[in-house]
Amino acid sequence: MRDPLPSLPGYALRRAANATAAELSARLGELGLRQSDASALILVGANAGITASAIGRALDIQRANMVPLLKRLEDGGLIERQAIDGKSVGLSLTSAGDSKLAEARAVVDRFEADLIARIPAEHRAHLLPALEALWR
Amino acid sequence: MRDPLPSLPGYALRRAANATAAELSARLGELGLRQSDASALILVGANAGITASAIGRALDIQRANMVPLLKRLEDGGLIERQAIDGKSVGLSLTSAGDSKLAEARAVVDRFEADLIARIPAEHRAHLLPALEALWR
DNA sequence: CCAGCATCGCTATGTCCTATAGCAATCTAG
DNA sequence: CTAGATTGCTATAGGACATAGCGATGCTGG
Repeated sequence: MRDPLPSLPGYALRRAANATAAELSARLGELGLRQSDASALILVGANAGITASAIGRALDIQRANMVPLLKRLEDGGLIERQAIDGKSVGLSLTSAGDSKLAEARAVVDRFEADLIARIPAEHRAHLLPALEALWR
Repeated sequence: MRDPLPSLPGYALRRAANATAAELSARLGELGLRQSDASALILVGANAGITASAIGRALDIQRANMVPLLKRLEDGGLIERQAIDGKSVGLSLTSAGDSKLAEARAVVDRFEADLIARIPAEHRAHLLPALEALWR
């Protein structure tokens, strides 16, 4: 069958992203986390007291969509909220969140290492800069 | 704010795919097509008489999800079905589908060219092989 | 000082893409 | 000829994402 699609970088980008995302989701699923959960967790871990809005801006997640995400993390006992003023709420990890973050980081690091390992050596160094040029 | 995420290839892959997919969707939207519609259209155009199942296998779309996709294309007068035997149905482009495919191809080609143009020259040749290693 | 605007967190809703389970009909291989 | 695979389909669910709007609060410039 003729299939002209795989030779298109944009198409390959979609397929590669889907394939790898599915794999990461599966691995994070064993921790009870989604990708967005894990990235939010990482961000809170690196920036105690950060607000929901700030996370949303960093991860390109609408404020509206942060609500159920943070609710999940809070219901899971991973983060807690302290009012900064009457409007903003600072987020920080609970101790459970801290250890969950460590597990998540291990999974992510392993995943990233596996990704890189799959790429032929001569192309490896070029992937990140090329991708960054596409979204930053 | 500390944000360790952008340095991860897997994360950059997701972000780049999202950003570029949104752009392509917008451009194809002006033709009344979705990404999946366009890729199916391309495949039918390159393989007259192909079956829904075969398209699904090539594009990694479940048979169940091909149904509304093909219904859209058929309702739009872009494809038509002829029974191959009592079970399989061959798909081919109508003349309207043919010209719509030409428009879609133009949009896609333009999009791909824009993508590549955004990548620094020294990284360009490495993107496609690196991506292919991640999903094929 | 305070009025107007921006921001915060949130509800409600809709779309798109994908996934699973199951079904009747048909094809195919041993 | 029967058993298993395949085809196209229904129904349903979930995840990711987007928009519109709301009440409340914070900030800032006249």
